[in-house]
Amino acid sequence: MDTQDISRPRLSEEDWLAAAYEVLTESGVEAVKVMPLAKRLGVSRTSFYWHFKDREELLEAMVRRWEERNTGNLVARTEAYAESIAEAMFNLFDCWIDPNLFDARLDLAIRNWARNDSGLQERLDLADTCREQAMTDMFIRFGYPEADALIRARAMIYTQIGYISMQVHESTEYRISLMPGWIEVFTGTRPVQRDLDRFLARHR
Amino acid sequence: MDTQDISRPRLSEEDWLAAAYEVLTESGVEAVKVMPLAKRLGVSRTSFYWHFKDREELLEAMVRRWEERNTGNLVARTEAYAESIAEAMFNLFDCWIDPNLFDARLDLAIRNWARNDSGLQERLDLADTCREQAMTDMFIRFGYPEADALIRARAMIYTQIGYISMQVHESTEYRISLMPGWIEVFTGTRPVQRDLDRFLARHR
DNA sequence: TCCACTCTTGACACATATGTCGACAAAACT
DNA sequence: AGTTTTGTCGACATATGTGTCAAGAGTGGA
Repeated sequence: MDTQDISRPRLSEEDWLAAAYEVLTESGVEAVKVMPLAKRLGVSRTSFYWHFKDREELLEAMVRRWEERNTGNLVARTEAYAESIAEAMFNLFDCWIDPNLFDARLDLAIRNWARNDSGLQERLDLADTCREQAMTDMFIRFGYPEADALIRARAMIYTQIGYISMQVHESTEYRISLMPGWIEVFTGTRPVQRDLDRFLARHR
Repeated sequence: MDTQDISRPRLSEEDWLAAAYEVLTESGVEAVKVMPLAKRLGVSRTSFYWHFKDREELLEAMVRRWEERNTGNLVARTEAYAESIAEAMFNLFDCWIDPNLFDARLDLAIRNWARNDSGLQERLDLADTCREQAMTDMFIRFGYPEADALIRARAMIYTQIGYISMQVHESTEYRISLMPGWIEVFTGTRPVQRDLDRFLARHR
């Protein structure tokens, strides 16, 4: 009758993963510990070991969740059809707006974690190289000289990471209102009304 | 006779601070623990408590070291005399090059730490507001409209944080070679040779 | 020489974390 | 109904961390 029972101590692997994700993005890997997680879930600590071999396995699952998500979507957005560099940028900026396309908090958490985990750092470097290449290519496609394209790609990547790292909390509306300004900085030209309209239409 | 004795277990407060700084910048606050620090210094764990009341006091000293250093120098560089926006930017870029002016690793460590420490986050927000204002004012002094100046200031701040966060390791020469490109992105105009020469002269 | 100051040490008491085991409970298939 | 799968629990062994205390050792000055 009541599948939504108030006290329903039975948990699945996914419940542990979700809790671990929460803690990871909020407080970093160091805080992802079996004991606090169990307390949070209102369940005995040891039952964790039925779902996972050990803490390591849980952490590895977190990394995979990140790999399967962020870089792929970001690269795809750089390759979306566009008639101008401004439109291409607006395409990419979707990642700034839609958390399903790019999980900024997770990205930051992984980045901080990698600082103390050389194996993860290698995987991260791969992802970063991939992103940088995709963005550089985008600028090159619109006629920017290679060296210039690289600087602009890096400016965007660093800005995005910095933005996350500084925990900026702007409303989506305000953020969208700033975007033409960002486009101007990153591309060196002011977007035309038509590109802006197309972007705004997408985000209602 | 030998003050440089090989085994000289006598330590000062400064030795503990230096070790804590190393660990903090390399691995984050979570790693700044009395026991590992003592092991690293080759001394008994408990002797720590002669120098400091507790771990908290050591951590507070780290924060003060940061406060007394980074923001002050950065703001000072934005106020340095300049004849053009490009020259002003080059002045600011000194912070990117001279670790004595701005300790990037410490800044990142503090930033990550603040994510789990609301008291520190408040102090950090103050510092960030201060930096943003100083940079925005710099652009305004050179004739940029206020909204534009703010975006450009943020682009620089985010880029700088992102740069640190991504652990980019470029040689100083290479970094300097990229700077005209950065100036062009951030100011919207290419620096003239004269500004570049003045900057290069300063860095030999 | 003896005394004070600075710094180190080991023992103690505790808290928090990981991981293993065997017993047990509740769904979910036969 | 019976059996398997899924999931939980408490006890145990062990590691790593914090902080206190009383008993020293080493250096330098009176």
